[in-house]
Amino acid sequence: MAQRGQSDAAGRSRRAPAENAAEITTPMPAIGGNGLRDRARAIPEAAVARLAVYLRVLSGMREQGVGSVSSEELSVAAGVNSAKLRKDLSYIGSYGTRGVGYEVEVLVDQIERVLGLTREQSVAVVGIGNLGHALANYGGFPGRGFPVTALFDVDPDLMGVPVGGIPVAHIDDIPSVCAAREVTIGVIATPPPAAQAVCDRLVEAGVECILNFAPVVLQVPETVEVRKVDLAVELQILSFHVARRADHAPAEDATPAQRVNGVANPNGVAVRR
Amino acid sequence: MAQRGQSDAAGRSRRAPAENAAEITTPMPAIGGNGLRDRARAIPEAAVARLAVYLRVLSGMREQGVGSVSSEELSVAAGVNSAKLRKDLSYIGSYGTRGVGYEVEVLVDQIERVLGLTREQSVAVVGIGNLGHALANYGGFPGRGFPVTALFDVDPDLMGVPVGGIPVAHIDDIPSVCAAREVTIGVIATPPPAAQAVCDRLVEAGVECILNFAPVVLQVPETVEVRKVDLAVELQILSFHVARRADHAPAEDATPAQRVNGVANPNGVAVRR
DNA sequence: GCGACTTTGTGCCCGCGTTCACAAGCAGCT
DNA sequence: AGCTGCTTGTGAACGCGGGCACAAAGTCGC
Ligand SMILES: NC(=O)c1ccc[n+]([C@@H]2O[C@H](COP(=O)([O-])OP(=O)(O)OC[C@H]3O[C@@H](n4cnc5c(N)ncnc54)[C@H](O)[C@@H]3O)[C@@H](O)[C@H]2O)c1
Ligand SMILES: NC(=O)c1ccc[n+]([C@@H]2O[C@H](COP(=O)([O-])OP(=O)(O)OC[C@H]3O[C@@H](n4cnc5c(N)ncnc54)[C@H](O)[C@@H]3O)[C@@H](O)[C@H]2O)c1
Repeated sequence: MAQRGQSDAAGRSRRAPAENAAEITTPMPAIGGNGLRDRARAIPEAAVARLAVYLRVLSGMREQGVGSVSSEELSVAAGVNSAKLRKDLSYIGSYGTRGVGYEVEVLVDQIERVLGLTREQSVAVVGIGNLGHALANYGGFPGRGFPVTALFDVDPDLMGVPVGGIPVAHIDDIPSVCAAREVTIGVIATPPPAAQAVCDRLVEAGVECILNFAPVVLQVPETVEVRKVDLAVELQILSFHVARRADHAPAEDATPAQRVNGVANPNGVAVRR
Repeated sequence: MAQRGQSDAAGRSRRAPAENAAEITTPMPAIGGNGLRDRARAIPEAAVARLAVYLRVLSGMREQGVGSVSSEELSVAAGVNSAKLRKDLSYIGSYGTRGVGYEVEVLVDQIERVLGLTREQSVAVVGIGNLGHALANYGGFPGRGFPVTALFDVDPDLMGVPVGGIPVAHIDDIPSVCAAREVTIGVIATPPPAAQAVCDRLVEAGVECILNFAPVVLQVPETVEVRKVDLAVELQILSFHVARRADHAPAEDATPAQRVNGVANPNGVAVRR
């Protein structure tokens, strides 16, 4: 989301337009000389997403024994502009050494701190179907600080069946299980019609962050953070580009594929024609 | 709902440096009096993502026999601001009737046209593991104009095995199979180390749109459009919000969960605290 | 110890996307 | 026909994020 911030539904008690800002505003009441520890917090959401990417790249570097990196190197590896990278890093503090670069170890620690990864975020997956199975079996989450600790479904045949090492529980147990395992993030992978009800249950259970794979617009209290992953929308966006290309450059020159590889695609994002 | 996805992607996520413009610029060489048919094309990518959402909502309405909607109704259902919705729709033309609203049927047709859904987009999935299986078995894509017509992997045990009705082929067959089945979109669901190589093969095979699930930054020619879905990043963004909440409002008042349900969350997007 | 070089951190500008607010336009009623 | 009321479509303002370019700051060599 990139996706970026959004607006409020019309008709509603229109909340302050200020809220709309993608800015994660937290001016911090200018507490006296509390020192640098909790400096100004106002990290754009887009920057947070990139920080996660930097973290992944940095983790890889650390594993390969790389001790330090310059903003230039890191930006290339992460597929972004180096100035943007430096600005992103500046949001979390000044941990670089001018003339030298950044210490990988330090950067990893700091980004993890800002992203709240120092504390493990326990994840619950609801809807253990095709997608739920894939998520539960995926080994990449625990290693990144997101242990999947609870699975829920309504299918009687799934009850108690271990998936990825964790037995599936009934959604009626969401409150108790989520509380017991301190679930902080709920993932919804149920059919669309069940999504809102499941969401409500998770919210009632105290889960304040939800990742939704069902193609529906969820209604949640203001205190809850929702992100959605809509694969059909992703495909449609790609389709849009195919369409544009097609009717915009109808007569392409002969060679159907003259590659220009080597050209960096900034951040894995679409590059225009 | 919105939320970038990735937005934008945030986000979407997720731009190119120079080509960073989210604008899908296409000034249209001002072709003579070609009429309204292909009017000015300059639909912001963010708007395209939302159009896909409107389309889903509208399709649902059509199935329920709804004949027409006002921008207000539709915007609530889609979780966006009504003014934004109208502007988004205005990018594709003027199909509303002032004082009345929009005809559902017309809107569906027009959005499908703009998104290039009048032509089916054949999809190929590479890497038939946990995620690949889920994607191949998912029944929601064909119905939306995205038939999955080819599956590839390197695992000998998978060769020829049908998944979701389609036999898995070897990645060496990517060129021939993609050409034969007119694949326009390639989905990468391989382990990260294999992603770039697979991507290169798809590109060589003429696939110009790629949806990447592997957490790596892909290098592609300018002609190729890449979108990435990084679930770990999504979780980390959610984690960031947990962290902010935690150390920003350390002393919450007693009640651990006083819900405020009923309050619409505009677009399923994060609502600040 | 001093100068030259390198890289960070950021002030500033620019441009896109979001939002407001209203004129334009259409339907239906009188 | 004319008037009323409603909803669309959009001009204009605003604000955020992106990128440039440079001053600050630290390192390294001599
Ligand atoms: N599989 C994919 O590749 C894919 C792609 C895009 C979107 N999605 C979306 O993800 C969601 C899951 O997809 P899937 O393919 O895994 O579906 P699925 O049908 O394979 O699995 C759904 C699971 O949810 C369970 N379920 C049903 N009602 C429930 C409820 N009220 N509470 C808890 N669990 C319930 C079912 O028992 C089943 O196990 C759907 O909303 C789908 O639209 C999936
Ligand atoms: N499963 C998830 O929920 C999940 C979540 C986040 C990210 N991902 C990412 O998605 C990708 C796939 O995940 P997964 O869980 O399905 O992995 P997986 O290991 O289950 O499946 C990977 C598949 O790719 C195949 N493969 C390996 N090398 C290949 C190559 N060179 N060409 C073609 N196929 C090849 C393997 O044979 C295997 O079938 C990974 O990059 C993973 O990081 C998965």
